Amino acid sequence: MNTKQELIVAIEKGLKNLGVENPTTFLTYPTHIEMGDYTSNTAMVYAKEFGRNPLELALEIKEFVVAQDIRHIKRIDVIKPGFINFFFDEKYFNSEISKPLVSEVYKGKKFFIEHTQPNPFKEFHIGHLMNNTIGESIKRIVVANEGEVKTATYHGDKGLHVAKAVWGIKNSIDFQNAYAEGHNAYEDNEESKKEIIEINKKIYDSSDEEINNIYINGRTRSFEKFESIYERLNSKFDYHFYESESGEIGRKIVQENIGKVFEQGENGAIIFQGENFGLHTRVFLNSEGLPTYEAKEVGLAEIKKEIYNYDTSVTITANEQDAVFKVVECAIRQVFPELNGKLHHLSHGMLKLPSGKMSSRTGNIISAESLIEQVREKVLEKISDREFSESEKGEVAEIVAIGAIKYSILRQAIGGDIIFDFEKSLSFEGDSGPYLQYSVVRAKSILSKVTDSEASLSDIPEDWQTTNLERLLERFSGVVEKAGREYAPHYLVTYLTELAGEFNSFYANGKIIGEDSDSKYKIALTQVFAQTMAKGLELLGVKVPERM
RNA sequence: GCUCUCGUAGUUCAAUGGAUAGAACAGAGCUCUUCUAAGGCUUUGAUGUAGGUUCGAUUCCUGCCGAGAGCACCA
Repeated sequence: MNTKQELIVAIEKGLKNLGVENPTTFLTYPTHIEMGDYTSNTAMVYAKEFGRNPLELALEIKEFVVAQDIRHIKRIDVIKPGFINFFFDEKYFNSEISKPLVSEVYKGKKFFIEHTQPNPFKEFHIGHLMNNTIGESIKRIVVANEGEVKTATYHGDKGLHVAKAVWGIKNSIDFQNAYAEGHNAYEDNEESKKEIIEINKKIYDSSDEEINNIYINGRTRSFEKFESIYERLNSKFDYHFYESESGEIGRKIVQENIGKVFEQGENGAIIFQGENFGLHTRVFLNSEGLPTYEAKEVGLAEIKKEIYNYDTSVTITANEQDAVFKVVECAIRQVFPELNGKLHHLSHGMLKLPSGKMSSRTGNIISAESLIEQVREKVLEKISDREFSESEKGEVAEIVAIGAIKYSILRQAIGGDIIFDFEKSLSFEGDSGPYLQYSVVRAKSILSKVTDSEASLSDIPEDWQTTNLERLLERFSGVVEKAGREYAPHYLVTYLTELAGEFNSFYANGKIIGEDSDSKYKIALTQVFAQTMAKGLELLGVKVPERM
């Protein structure tokens, strides 16, 4: 047990002495770092139950804790309404920050995390980039919390959208625009619509050689492209699932459950009546008997549970699918009661352009690659006067550009929309990916100049006063734990930004390498900072260049 | 029309029901003959509105105003 845990036990024991039957308390960080290292509001929580003055109660708890004589506690303050603030000594921080990341929130738990889900024949656009960035980071954070994770991405390799694109290619429209043109033709022209529906059937039953060829070639081309993007984004998947598989399985399951879970709807469609569960009705098999997106999800649920005995399946999508997912998950729970409580849908906001909504149907979309290129150009411009080789410039630009983009996605809570403005959203200053990367680069630059590599945290000077840098470093494990528990990478981003700021102040405040008696310890702190920041960035899926 | 989400500085975002609502950008002013100035230091500026619950509300509940998404054979 460390000091923090001993302290919680002591407070609860104190409350018990005062007559609370099952006391629970917890320590949080005060609003301002000067107020203390940890704070407890427990006196205010229990004051009412006792009919007591919270301030008096806080003082009594303080007395009790003081009597326990817990090591490393330096001072305890009782403040205004009834806060109890604890200050820990230098040795506490010295020992805590040297410990590796410890969080066992998900120890022994198996996770399936599904994200990105780009569709072949359609652009891998900035919405997929956003989804991938969030999914990859959540995966890394869950792993850091000792969860066992398998990742998957799921592709709509068959369906009307594919038929639209194949129709376009068949009519000599280039690959990039085939989907948009096919979609417009479907909407505007009855003749084309019939052709597309016909193509859709032929793709399903592989009965037409020309269409098969267009389909196979386009599919391969798309997937090769996706792989190269995952490589750039430093994202890997354990499984790739396809709607062509899930669709068949889903169709069978839905048919087997007609009358039990699903019912006949209009025109021979098979539906799930969500109204019985406070939701709305959705079609699972259309009047042609083909599985819709909904039935495919049912099939996917079957595939996933057979392939990996998970405790939690997290599916990450944009929030425009919230209502659909509620219905689909409800239907899945009826079919597979054993999945009850295991399905978790996590949705993020939409990436929007200042000019308006992005739409792949009108062709008004920005591909992930073109965004990366544009940012990369800006970085190259910025480092043009650096004395780096051309290849190093290229590497730095790639790492910094992707770091900047990922940061701008992960910096805010995942539910909200992101208005994407090239000029404003992707700054390299202040709250930004490069700000974090730069702090590590500077720290590493210092460490590379240290000739005496013997510096260690045990070199702490007798008269050392705990710095805010140490206080923040001590919080790292707790932040990773919180980010994991809530699937919320932005807690980590906020923390790392604060940490980088603290290091930058530390850096500007006086020489780190020098003859002073505290130089060795400052070097050791720089080392711990560099490791912690690098680890934190790794959990965001952000790389750090050697120089920048 | 129904359902869901969201309204915080000029702008983009933070804040397990707690203390003086934090940053960044933009604006004003400093700071490189010290380890990378993509940095540091000052400074101006915000909870849509009306109620309710609470010792305490940006946070929970209700009305209103405003924005967005979804609502049967797309995914």
